Amino acid sequence: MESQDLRKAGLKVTLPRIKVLEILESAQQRHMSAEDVYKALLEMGEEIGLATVYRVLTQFEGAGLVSRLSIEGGHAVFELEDGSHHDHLLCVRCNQIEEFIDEVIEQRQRAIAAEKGFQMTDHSLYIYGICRNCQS
Amino acid sequence: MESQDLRKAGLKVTLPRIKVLEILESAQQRHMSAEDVYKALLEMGEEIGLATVYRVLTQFEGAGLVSRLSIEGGHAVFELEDGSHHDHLLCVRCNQIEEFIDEVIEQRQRAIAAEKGFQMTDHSLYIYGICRNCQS
DNA sequence: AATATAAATGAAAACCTTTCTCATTTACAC
DNA sequence: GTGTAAATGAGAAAGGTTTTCATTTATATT
Repeated sequence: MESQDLRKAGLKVTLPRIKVLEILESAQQRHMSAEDVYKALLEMGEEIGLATVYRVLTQFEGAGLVSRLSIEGGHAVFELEDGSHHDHLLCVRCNQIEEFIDEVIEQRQRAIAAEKGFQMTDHSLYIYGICRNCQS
Repeated sequence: MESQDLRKAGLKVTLPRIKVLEILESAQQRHMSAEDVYKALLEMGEEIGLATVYRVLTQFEGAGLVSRLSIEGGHAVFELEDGSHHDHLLCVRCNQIEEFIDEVIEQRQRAIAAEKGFQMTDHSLYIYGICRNCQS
């Protein structure tokens, strides 16, 4: 029942929003660009404009329903927010994305922010590399 | 004697390259976007095209003279390469950038990449927050 | 159930940073 | 000095994202 999530987020329940949420929840890939979502909608037979996809994703981000990753190379990808913070490993060959959490790193980051007098609001850590499959 | 640095890097010694290097070395801000460099050149009375600034910065990056930081929000900033790897703390209010190194984090990153079967090529860590000055 | 109103949408244009094209100029090797 | 490959400038193009504005839609109100 996606409508509930939308309502809870203070967003009107509209077809584009329902469909985008559906895509994100049922997609085989957890990380999708706006373009990916747009194409998935088309395949689903929904004629929703790309501008609307961008708007909806941005609103979802504001509402805490998704997070935006600003990958190197310009375009952003989105993932459903599940409450668990994590960082990312990106394959520079196949663009596959893996997630990881490391409490030691988290802790060190907090310590560094404190040390420098920063009130930390966020952080982003990307490890770039060649994944197992692409090393052959 | 910037010409030496350029020659060593295998780059022809041209006015745009000398001037861009001069800007980077003498700038009050260590982190500059292509646009920043371009404007500084104009103020200096040098009529160097923006496209050239981009080209020169990209070549400098290739030559190891500067590093490119891909800050969230689209545009890149460059810093003179001094051989020391480091990560960055960014103030979300005033955009000031501080640098830090943490060997524990570096180590954990290597360990995580290895664990996931990734051959690490690079990594980027940004801590976002409000700096001491902006907290008042 | 009908209506009013503010919000959401679609399509296309605008934006912004960065890259490319191509004719012209320049640095450097000979 | 001269030739040649490389570098430059100006503007066009690219690519992802946002904005504009007229039209449609969801929801609160009668």
